[in-house]
Amino acid sequence: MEPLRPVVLERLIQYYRYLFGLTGQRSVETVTSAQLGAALDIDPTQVRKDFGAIGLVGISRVGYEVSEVSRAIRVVFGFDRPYEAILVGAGHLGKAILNYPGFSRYGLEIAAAFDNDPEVIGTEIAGLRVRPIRSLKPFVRKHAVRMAILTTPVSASQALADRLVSSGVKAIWNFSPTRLTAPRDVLIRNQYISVGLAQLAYHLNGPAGGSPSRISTPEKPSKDRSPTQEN
Amino acid sequence: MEPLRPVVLERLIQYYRYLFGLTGQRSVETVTSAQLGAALDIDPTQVRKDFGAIGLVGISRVGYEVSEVSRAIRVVFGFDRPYEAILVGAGHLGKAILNYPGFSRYGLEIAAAFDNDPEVIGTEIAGLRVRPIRSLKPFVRKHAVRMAILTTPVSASQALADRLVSSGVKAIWNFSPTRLTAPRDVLIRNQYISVGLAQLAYHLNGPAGGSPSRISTPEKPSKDRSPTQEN
DNA sequence: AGCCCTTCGTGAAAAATTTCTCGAACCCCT
DNA sequence: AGGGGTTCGAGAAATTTTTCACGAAGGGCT
Repeated sequence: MEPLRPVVLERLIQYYRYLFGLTGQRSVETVTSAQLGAALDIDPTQVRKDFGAIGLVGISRVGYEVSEVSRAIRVVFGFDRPYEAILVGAGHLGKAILNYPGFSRYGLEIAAAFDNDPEVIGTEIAGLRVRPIRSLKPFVRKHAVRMAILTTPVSASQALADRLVSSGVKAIWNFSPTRLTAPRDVLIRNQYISVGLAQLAYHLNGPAGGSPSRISTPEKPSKDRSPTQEN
Repeated sequence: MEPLRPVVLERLIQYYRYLFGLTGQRSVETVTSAQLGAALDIDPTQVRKDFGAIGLVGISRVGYEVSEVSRAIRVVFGFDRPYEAILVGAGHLGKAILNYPGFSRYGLEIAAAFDNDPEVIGTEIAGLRVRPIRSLKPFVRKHAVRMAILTTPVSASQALADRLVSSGVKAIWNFSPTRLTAPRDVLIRNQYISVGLAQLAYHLNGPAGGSPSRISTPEKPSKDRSPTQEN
């Protein structure tokens, strides 16, 4: 099966998130493409095609089995094989991410947090003791960590990214508002939230003012709770 | 001029962010579409079309004037006419957002923060005293606030969104991992960051493993510094 | 057991987006 | 002042993504 296009991945995550709300209420064991489409504002045909693309087959007059859809999506993304990641930069945002409880649904487990501020090193955040940057490489090597979450100031990002790469990390989720560069075999995902802000601003203050509404992060979706979270 | 499509808005923000890095170094007064394209991995033709769409004209053998491009983008989004927003939910993420210093580039000014936790109310975050939810409506009315940033637990999001709407807010930047509903004239921007995580996971753990790399928030982009930020 | 009505699966059509090709503009250099 | 090489601007082509239209499958009801 050829790799799924980003657009498809994005929709799959939307479906996945929507299903969370369903599994809560037992007795709901199936969903129809029409139901998903109406809830997420996606054409039902599109839903069926996406499902078909990951090998899901529905039942004619019934729809798709919730548990099966959920499982299929988990498999596609590899959420069923939990992976460890480390977080670099225990500032405000880093703290917020460490405290976000919803990542397990995406197979992510944050194994350690690093920072270079002596004031912060040694403190405990969300049950994790913050380690000095110095110990980053040994840790990554020892635990064979492949993913890193970067929540550092722009000024330090690239240098730390390089360091992560040389330590063996293969994927970086970058939250600092800078475009990072890395070798081809390392995946960088720049998480620029200002895109969302800009879209709101455009509709609110821009030229013509109001036009279509309801926009979602093409790229950025998730799930959870407790004063302040992510997704 | 008909409204710009979301894809275009997204690229414009990418250009805007890229230009930040340029204005630092004086002597750089122009950019070419080729330069922008190479840096952001966007086809040069696309860059020119986007610029043309917002009325920018380049100079033949030179390119575009950095300051003019920047100004044009600010005008399109309305960043040149600062607007006030309030933040609801002063948890970890809310705190991180309040401390993020880069929003002014996008015209955003956070005027107040609200929470319903007695422990938090009254404390000061990033120079802002946290107010009780009770005072939300009066504040919005009095200051004619049109935008709200929602960083509350999923369980409270919809109720608060409704409250914001009834108070007169016209745009909600939702960080809780739930799809919110609101009247048609209210814009909701769901900021789901898990999309980014999922894309990384897919390339890392998914089916075929490695394929193309370097992905950015469609949705989603921004700029800044200090241990922990956003964009 | 048979009919009806939903819902899937698909191929074709439509729309949107990106990429290609080129002519024209025009700064720089000699 | 003229030649050259670079960069824009635009129309056309290619590609991707979304939407439409329908046949087929298969529960549920009488």
